[in-house]
Amino acid sequence: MNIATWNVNSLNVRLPHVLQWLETHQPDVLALQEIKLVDEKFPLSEINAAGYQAIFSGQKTYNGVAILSKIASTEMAKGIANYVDEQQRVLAATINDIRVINVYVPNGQSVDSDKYHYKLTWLEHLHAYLTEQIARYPKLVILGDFNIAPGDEDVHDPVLWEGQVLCSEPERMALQKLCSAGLTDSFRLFAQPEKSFSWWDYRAAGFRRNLGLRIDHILVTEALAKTCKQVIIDKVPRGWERPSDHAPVMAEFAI
DNA sequence: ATGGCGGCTCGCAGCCGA
Repeated sequence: MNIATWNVNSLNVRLPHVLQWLETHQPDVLALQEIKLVDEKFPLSEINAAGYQAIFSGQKTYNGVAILSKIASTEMAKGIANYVDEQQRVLAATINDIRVINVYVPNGQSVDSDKYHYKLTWLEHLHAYLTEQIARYPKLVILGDFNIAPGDEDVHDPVLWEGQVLCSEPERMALQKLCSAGLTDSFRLFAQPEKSFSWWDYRAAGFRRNLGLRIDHILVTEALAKTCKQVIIDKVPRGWERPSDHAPVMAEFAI
């Protein structure tokens, strides 16, 4: 079973890329972030024609998340339980006996911003939700754009980024706290190439020069980690015409 | 690397992303 995540930065613009990637890789589950469209405009017929079911929680202009899957999902839940947030950033469902939680964590903008405070508060509520979900669903994967580089090895220039948003200590602590609820960063279960990133700035030829960050993650519970076979970042779509600034990340499980 | 790119909008400039 293959489970993947991709911040597409507008599903309107990236639909051809998504369809191409589905056809090539045939993941069982693909979690999308930043679809940037309302539910009425979700391209369901195109997704269905590609052989996938879809659930989605859309929003105009910003945010928006979706889960595509080969088999139908059940127990859909939007948002973080017990936390009112008008921004559509979280979508959960059960697929093939696995709880899948798709997240688009707030960016935070800069460490002195109100948006940074919102990000840290949001992560606290996510932690509470996650703790409850893990207790209910031992086989759980939470994946998406976390907007946090876990360590210096996930940053092209750790000195330049030290203390900056996406790399700051409070953000990294918040991610560690999520993991302490019983999760592992599946990417690091395996030997990986040095300077593995999942996002590159559109500016300054960031991708060509590999000036990136690894901020898109697939976190798994112990029950799933035991069955994880490999995790890869597919840089290929980042090199396509008019790409998303993020690359897909995919984990393979022996189930 | 201190600028830029790219997506969005009752757009033609400004916000946001990371």
